[in-house]
Amino acid sequence: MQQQTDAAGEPSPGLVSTAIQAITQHIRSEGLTPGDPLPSEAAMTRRLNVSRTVVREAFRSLSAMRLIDMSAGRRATVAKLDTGAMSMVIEHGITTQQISVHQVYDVRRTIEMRTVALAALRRTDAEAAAIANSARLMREEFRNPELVMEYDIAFHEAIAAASHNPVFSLIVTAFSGVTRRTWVIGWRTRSTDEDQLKMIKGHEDIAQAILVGDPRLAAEHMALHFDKSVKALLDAGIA
Amino acid sequence: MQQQTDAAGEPSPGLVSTAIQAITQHIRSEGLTPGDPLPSEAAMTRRLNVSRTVVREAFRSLSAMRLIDMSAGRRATVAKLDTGAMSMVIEHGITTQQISVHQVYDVRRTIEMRTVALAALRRTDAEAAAIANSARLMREEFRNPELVMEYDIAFHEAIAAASHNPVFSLIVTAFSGVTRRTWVIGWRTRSTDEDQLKMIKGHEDIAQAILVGDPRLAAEHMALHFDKSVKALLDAGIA
DNA sequence: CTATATCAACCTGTCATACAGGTTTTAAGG
DNA sequence: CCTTAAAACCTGTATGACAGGTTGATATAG
Repeated sequence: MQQQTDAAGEPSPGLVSTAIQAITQHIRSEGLTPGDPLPSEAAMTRRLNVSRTVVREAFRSLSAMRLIDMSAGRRATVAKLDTGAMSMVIEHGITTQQISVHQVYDVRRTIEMRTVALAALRRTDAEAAAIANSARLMREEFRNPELVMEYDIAFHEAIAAASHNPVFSLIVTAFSGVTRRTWVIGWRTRSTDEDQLKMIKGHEDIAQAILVGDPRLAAEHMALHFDKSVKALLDAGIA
Repeated sequence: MQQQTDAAGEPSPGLVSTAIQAITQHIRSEGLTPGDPLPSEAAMTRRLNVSRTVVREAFRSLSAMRLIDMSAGRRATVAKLDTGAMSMVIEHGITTQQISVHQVYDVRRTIEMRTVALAALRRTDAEAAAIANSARLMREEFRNPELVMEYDIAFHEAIAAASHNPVFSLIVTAFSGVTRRTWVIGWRTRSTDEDQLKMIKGHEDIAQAILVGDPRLAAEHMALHFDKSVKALLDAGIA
């Protein structure tokens, strides 16, 4: 029955927003790191003096953004960096026609020209192997578009990981959903086996440049790859 | 009392996740665009055959990610592209020590070297004026760090806007929160008026390059600007 | 005394209901 | 036709209830 005292005479952006802030603030002030447990809903209910409904909606919202992990019976914990929210935003932008596939590809090109150069400079041997392996699998399975696509996506994510900057990984991974929806279209424009294998060759060139540690060459191949991909999409009539 | 029939024998990721999917699916299949209204909670409750609690938590989650807009009395509507979720993810990464300020700056540098080049090529006159104006205000208010910072942020966001690719705007804006938390540190390392004005001059150079439409020069100035900013942060001991 | 099994306490997931206070629609009255 | 008041609908929040998962304490068997 008691309403939030609302000490400050603010216009009050709603109790849930306040609760969300309180939780993130708690993470900050307690210096929590991934895996650390958060207060239970009941505890937070008492602390904020609001109903469990409000607290739950706050927790659930943070969970939807993948900032915290929730599961039945256990208390919520601080989550590891995850692309969940970001990819939903991108997807939303695409489906509501606020951004175009072409625009996403421009951003990807910009970012991946950097990740590939960083990967060439900083990759571990294991990372170089993982990248090369994805390219190899693309060739092996090139009769199966579904699989080629997944290995293609894994290829780019592996490069981002080898850049050793998780922010790049985050963004690249967030775009993977869009790729999954348009990839096949580009693949279909490469009608002959030769065309398709040429495209796979492009990936191998990139992997090789990373392996030998040549950032300039790697970036060049990546640029070429994107230019061809964009052209393929344009040919297919994707704006 | 009735539980979800759960037709498929899946491990069921929870009713709320299902509801979230149903709502985004609705947006997609109905081809909704920003401002279009969504079904009411009651309608969705009936359609999904779950309690209002579940539906509400789903709506609230999407609202937290700023994919939809909610306000009392009115039905929820599809939201315009907003950086809300993305910046929360970045902030979360920073506060939980999963990403460093330095890594964010590397991404910013990568992206803004592109946005500034695009801006030089595609800016309208109004956009060029807005960019130049932010730089001018920085100089005018250079005694007031708080304001300089805000104009600095506005400067970079204006450039991103002038790139005419909303995805760039989205990302750049998402980083603004981090900037707000570290900007002052960099400013303090520029102890003399001369140093501070030199930094502002850097912004004016960028604005000028955009005005005359020279993408290469603009990118060069932007690179210089970031190199100095990163150096300033390093000098201040920020990893 | 140790190992194991059981139970109690706590926690999240979902449902039902109630009511306050916005917003839109409808209908009545001028 | 216009104005206004009421009705219908909507979201925001609170409360209580119960199912089922998790964990740690406790009691029991070995």
